[in-house]
Amino acid sequence: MKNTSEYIEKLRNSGLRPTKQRIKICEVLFNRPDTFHFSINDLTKVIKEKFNTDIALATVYNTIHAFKKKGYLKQISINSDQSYFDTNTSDHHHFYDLDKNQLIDIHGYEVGPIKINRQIPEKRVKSIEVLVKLETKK
Amino acid sequence: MKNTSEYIEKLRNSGLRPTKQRIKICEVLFNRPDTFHFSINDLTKVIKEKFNTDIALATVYNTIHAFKKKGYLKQISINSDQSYFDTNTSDHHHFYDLDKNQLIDIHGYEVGPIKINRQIPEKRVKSIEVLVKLETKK
DNA sequence: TTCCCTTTTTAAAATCATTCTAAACTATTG
DNA sequence: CAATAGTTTAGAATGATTTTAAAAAGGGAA
Repeated sequence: MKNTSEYIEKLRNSGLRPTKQRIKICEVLFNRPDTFHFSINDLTKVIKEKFNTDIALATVYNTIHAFKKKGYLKQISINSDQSYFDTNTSDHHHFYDLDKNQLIDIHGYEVGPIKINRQIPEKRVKSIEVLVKLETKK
Repeated sequence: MKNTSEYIEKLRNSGLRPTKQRIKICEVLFNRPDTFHFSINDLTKVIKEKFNTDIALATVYNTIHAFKKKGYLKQISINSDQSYFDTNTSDHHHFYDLDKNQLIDIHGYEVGPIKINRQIPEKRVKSIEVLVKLETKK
């Protein structure tokens, strides 16, 4: 169980005012043992359940975008219906369970080196992301 | 320059009636030397320019979904603002140019074998997709 | 503490991609 | 050619996300 003051400091250090709303969102996002894959919708629901208060949707969007810009969240592209975010901001990859519609992190060390035998002039590789789609064995 | 009758046959063979609209969409999508990465928006614009006629947006959506279901198109996930599609339906990967916002195909043979050292019980790998994000060298 | 300025939150409206609907139209088959 | 099943269409509906403008809250200075 993490301490609220930790989030207050984190926010202050990023130049974000530690408002009640942002602290609550931090508690939902970062006070957990494993990583959290979520849509804004998911997050809003969890906030409501956990604190029995509403935070305006616009605030949730603002905060998530601010956190993303600060590097506390990563945005993931699986399908284009909704945006998904990941509290694991390290270099890693994903399994995507097509049946359950669920994401599972694959750590960098679980994947062998990826060799791309092609260069694009003037360009440099910024990141490499692997998405492994899974179906149920029959 | 491909022949219209080729598309008519292709459509018929798939159980899709070869309507004027679908044939036009085929001409835009498949009558080109290289693969085409597009959003519905892009496609609609090209149709308008090429034929000087409008096809109803709903028809474009319907057709693209039908083609996707038949395996003539692949859907790509890069960002979640819009859906993107690819006329290259073979197993392949992508560069994504972050500055130009542009996709480039990476063929399967340009990528070394990808080793995932992790199994998920009851699940089988359906596909592996690599997204290489590029930034400009400075 | 109080004042002031700036940032943030908020509800509601606006926007944008996508899907739905129901009516008009068209390809196909007999 | 007539019947019918599949298609197209405009416009409405939906849903995610962004914008707006006003109210509220944080933080520094006095």
